[in-house]
Order: sequence, then C-alpha cells, then structure tokens
Amino acid sequence: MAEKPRVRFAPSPTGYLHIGSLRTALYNFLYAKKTGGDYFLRVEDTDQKRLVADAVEKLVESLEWAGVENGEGIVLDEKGSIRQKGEFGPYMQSERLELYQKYAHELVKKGKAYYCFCTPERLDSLRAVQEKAKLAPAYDKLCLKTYSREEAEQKIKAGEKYVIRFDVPETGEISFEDAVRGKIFFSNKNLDDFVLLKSDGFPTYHLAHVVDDHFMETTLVFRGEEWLPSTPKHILLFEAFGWKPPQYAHLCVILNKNTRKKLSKRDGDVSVEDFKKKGYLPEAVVNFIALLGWNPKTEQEIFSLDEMSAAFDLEKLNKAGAIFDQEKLDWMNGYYIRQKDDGELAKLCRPYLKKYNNSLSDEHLKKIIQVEKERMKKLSDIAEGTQFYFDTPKPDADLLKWKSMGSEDLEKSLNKSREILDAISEENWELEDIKNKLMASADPKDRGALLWPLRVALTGEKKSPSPWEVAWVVGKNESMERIEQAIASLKN
RNA sequence: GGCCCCAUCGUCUAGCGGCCAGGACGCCAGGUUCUCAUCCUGGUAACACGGGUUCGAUUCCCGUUGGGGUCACCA
Repeated sequence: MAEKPRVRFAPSPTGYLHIGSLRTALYNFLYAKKTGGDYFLRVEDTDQKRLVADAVEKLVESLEWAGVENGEGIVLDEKGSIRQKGEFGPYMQSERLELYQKYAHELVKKGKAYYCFCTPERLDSLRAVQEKAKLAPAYDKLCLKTYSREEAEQKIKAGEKYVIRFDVPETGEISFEDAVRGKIFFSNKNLDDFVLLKSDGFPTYHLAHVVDDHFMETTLVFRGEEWLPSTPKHILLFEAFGWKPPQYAHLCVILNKNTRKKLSKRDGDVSVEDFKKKGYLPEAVVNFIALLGWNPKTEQEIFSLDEMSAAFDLEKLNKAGAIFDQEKLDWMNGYYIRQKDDGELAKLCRPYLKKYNNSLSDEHLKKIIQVEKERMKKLSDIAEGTQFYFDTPKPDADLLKWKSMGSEDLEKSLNKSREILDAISEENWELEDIKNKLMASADPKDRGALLWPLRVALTGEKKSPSPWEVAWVVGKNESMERIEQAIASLKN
C-alpha cells in the first residue's frame, strides 16, 4: 500500500512571508489537495540570533490571507494566538531540541559525526587561507584527527563549547532523483563537514530538516532551488540514520526583472504583506505566482484554488528561473477586481480612502466603485485621480473647451447640459436615465461638443469616467452646482 | 573560482522528431456612445551558437557561450 502523501511548508520566522515562500506553500497546499494527502506547517526557529517578535503570527496571517491553509501543524486560533494541531508535533523546532540532540549524539556514537572545538576565529582564518589559495572553503577535519572520542568527551565534561559535525566520506558519490530535474549527482569530495548541532545546543537546518521530516513522515519536500547544493548533505544524513529520504522537488527561483537575480528583500516589496498593502487581491497574487514555475499546459490563465489543485502535477513544474513581471500581475489583479461584487470591493477599498472616511457613506462608495472598478489595477487606485468624487473641482478654462471650440459655444454647451440635467428629477437621477437624456441631445457627429465640457466641469480632469457616471455618483445638487460654477468661471 | 542547475517572442509559457512554432502580459493599429478605462478585432515579436544522431531536428546527445543558484555554529 502506498504511503499517504504528507507535505509541509517549513518557514523560519523572519518577520514576513516572502512571495517566493508563498509559492512554495501554495504548491504544498495544491499537491496535498490534489493527492488527498496532508499539508502541515512547521516553524523552523532554530536560529536564536534571528528571533523576531510576532513573526509566526504574521507568517500565518499572510498564508491565511492568501487562502493557503493548513490543517495540521502551526495554526492561529480565533484570538490570533499560536496553536499546534496534529499528532506529529511539536511543530515548533525550538520545542524539539532534545530530539535533535539525541540524534546528533547518536550519530557520533555511530562514528558518522564528531565533536569539534574549533573557534569561530580559527574557522575564519582557515576559510581565509583557503579562499586565498582559490580552494573551496571547507572544514579540515582537524578535531576529528586530533581528538579521540574519549578525549573529546573529556573536554566536553570539562565544560568546553563544542559543535557536532557530520563526517562526510572523502570519496564516493551521492545521487538522488529530483521531482523536477531528474537524477542529480554530487561528489562527496566537494562536500564540507557541515555542522549538525551548534554550540548553543540548537540544531542547524540540515539536522532539523532530516530529523523532522523523518518523524513527521514527510513524503515530498517542495523547496527553492537554492537548496539544491545542500541536498546531498541531507541524503547523506538520511543514509547515516538508516532512514528513507523524502522525494525532493526543487522549485525554480523567482527572479527580479531588472537584476535577473533571486528576488530579495533588497529589491523592494517582496513580502506578501507588502502586496496586500499595495492593494493586490489574494486571488490575483496566488494565481500569478502559481504560474511562475508551474504551468497547466493548457491555455487557461485564470484559476481558482480548486482549479489549480485539480490541474496540479509535479510533471508540470518548470526548471528555468522565472522573472517576476509586475505588469502581468497588475493585469491579473485588475481582472480579479473587475470580477468582484461592488459591495465586496467597496469594503476592500475603504481602507485606502481613510481621508474621506467620516463623510463617505457606503452607498456613495459603492457608486464610486461601480464606475471606477473597470479602470483599477490595484485597490489603492481608488484613491488615485478620484478627488472629484469628494471635492468640487476647479476646472481649467482651456480644458473645458472641446477641440477648437470658442468661448460662446462653450457656454452654450454648458447651458445645454444644465438644461438637460435640470429636467431630470432627483427621484429619476439614475445612471441609465442621465445617460440616455445626454446621449439623445448630443450631436451624433460631434458628441464631444456636449459631453467633453460637461465632463470637465464635473471632474476638472483630462481623463475620467463619463459625465453621466460622475453626475450620477455626485448627485443632482452637486452636479448642478458644478455646472453653474463652470459657467460662472467663464465670465471672468 | 569550485560544485550544481538552467536555456522558445521583452516577460510568463505551449511544444515531449515532421507545427505557417500556439496562448497570455506588454506594445502597436483599428472598432465600440467625448477623454480615460473596459470590451472586441488585427498586428509586432522567439527556438543562443557549433558539432553530431536521424530521411528529417526547437525537440535526442556532446561541446561552447550565456544566465542563475550555492559554497556559515543562516535558513
């Protein structure tokens, strides 16, 4: 019987969720959904120097925002506090220290690892020498050669600080089958005697990953391509323990468009939180990043999470690095905005309209949304060039003129608009009505003669929605007021 | 630099020996009730190079070039 697929997303709590990490989490989620397997969240907080307050909460919040939810591992309760769910816990590595220590020492007993007492200073100078000689920096096994196990244990008893290093065989080759790249070979001679247990008693990623994914029965590990070079270390570790390694799927890197290097925090906004703040919808972000390194092999571009998981397949993962193209994200975000229900969109947009909050009614906002949504790429766009919905504009006199229109014609045009609109009662102040009346009066050969001055009178802008839309949103009183003001301004 | 990975339009990609090399974003042009946007139509644009294998290579193999990743008591 085949084992149950179990996958995990295992971030370290750095304070934010990188967009690339979200993709990794997403693939885990999709894969589990597709295969009926488990997807759990484990937190890799083994670096004491990099602890960040509230990092785990933020991480999970970002994942939840994206809809990438795990049924097992680290979760947040209703109050937003961290909880652990599942039988394979604890899922916080800092709570599993004894386990790692036990297995690190077991490896020493087996003769596969050894104690090392070298100081950081010695390691630094060793590295410096090697680099100078253009050699690959690697530990020289000094402590393995110098001390017998008994001597080493004596030193430890005497209170000396130590780390445990893996004793990589000097010859031989290691290979594994990557789910996206196929068979990959590495020579042991190129591998360093990496540290398993740090001097503060915490494990390194290498040890923790291997121990955890063994005991948590992980069957497949999705991770970024940057892990590929350390995979042989992990395989070696699994072998040393006599455990079966999981399958690995090394995902292509996500590249910055300008530098063509791994998208990093230095490049600006790369955290999920940043995208949320800037007004991107989770549907768009998720849909977009899913397609960075994975392709359904059909011509479909827009996917719900369900559609994605149905189409998800390891075979469809791409190898080559993918450039993060914000223009396409913007298009997709605009698409999802257009699909959204006006009421829902209004709620999402309100935070971007803080400056108008006290005076802005739900009804008014919903009307603005209705006419603005087709030109929005981000939620934040609702606050861009939309001033005229809230404040009476002061149109530029030249801008009011349609083409080569003279002042007299301009005044006539505005007067005509005033007449047409004034004839519509407050009760009939509906979009269709306003539009029909205006269109009926406009000269089909030159509609701009009527519509342009009116639109500018209402908005003060070169670009905006149609005059009837703006008139409808701001209401009859305000519309009439604006037309009057425009006419009055001509008299100067 | 060592090791590893990768290589189709500007970008995301389809293609798994024989295709006018397909789609999407972007861009350009045209259309739809003034501008903008939406929407529709059309267009622009790619197999890095050199050797093989083969009747035939974008596709398979090798090399070159190019790009990326990685070389910590960080993950």
